[in-house]
Amino acid sequence: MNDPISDILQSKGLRATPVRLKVLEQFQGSDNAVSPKEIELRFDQIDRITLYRTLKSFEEKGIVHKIDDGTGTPKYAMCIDKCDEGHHHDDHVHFHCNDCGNTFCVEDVEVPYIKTPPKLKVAKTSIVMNGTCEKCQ
Amino acid sequence: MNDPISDILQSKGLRATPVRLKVLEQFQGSDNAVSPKEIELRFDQIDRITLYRTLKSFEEKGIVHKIDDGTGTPKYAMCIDKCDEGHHHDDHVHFHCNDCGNTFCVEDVEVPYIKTPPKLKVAKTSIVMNGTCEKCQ
DNA sequence: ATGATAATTGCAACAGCGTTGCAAAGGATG
DNA sequence: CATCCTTTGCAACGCTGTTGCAATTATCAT
Repeated sequence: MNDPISDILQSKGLRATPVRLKVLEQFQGSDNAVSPKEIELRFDQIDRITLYRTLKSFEEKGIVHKIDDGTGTPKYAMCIDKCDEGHHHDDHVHFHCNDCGNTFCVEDVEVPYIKTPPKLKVAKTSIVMNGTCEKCQ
Repeated sequence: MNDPISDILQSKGLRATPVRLKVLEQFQGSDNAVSPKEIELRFDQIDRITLYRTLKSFEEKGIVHKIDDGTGTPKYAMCIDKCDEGHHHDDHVHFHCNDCGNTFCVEDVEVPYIKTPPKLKVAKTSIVMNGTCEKCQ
């Protein structure tokens, strides 16, 4: 009944506090995955610890998902559709541009079925591509 | 002309020092990818900094490659065949077992061609699978 | 509204990983 | 043997992420 962003939080059982609203808002405003550090710098009066906790609870509640793009710096992006508490549907491909350093989800690429040795029980497959993004060509 | 392990080092232009021999030896002895921490604990009298530098130079010379298995802890494994200075052929699939925590290379799985939006120039594709390994079933 | 309850925040302090500078030790080479 | 360059080990630092704790704030029932 308030704004849509508050509603997202409340529907996940999280209180709509200023920090959370701000962080969530900037997730919606960007289509890149962002690192905790980037968020911290974007608002320069946010508490580092609170931010980490915010991201953690967002992840647990299925609001954002964590992306490991191979740079060593974890990034977060909003979950698109059916992410749920404790269950992420982030089986899409992630792309990391070596030029601009941005990382984003490639929605329109289908994750292929990969035939694996029958001895391995595969629960999840993560695919990260590196290269040059559209803007940097 | 000495032992094969020394030869590997010398052929890459690295001196065969005790630390390097020990580290390289244990890479050959295991088919798992190992973290710096694990190596450090395995020999309990190795200097942390020296180990990091050793791994770095091994990686630069194409002796080992770094694996990011999504756990946040980097791991290293020996390069199999055609790795070269500054050029890693590590386009195989990596598997991380959620039970035993081991990570290893799945040699016999072919990395599929994945059709991507033409706007993206893909240079490298990393695939990490999670699940249960043979031993842990 | 008001007060009780529980969640959230912010600070201090800490732990772990990885890096750099620098001096000492060790091999290679002439 | 003397020199030079590589490698090592120590000290110190920076960054990321965590925990404990007290203060604050939102929620909910009354």
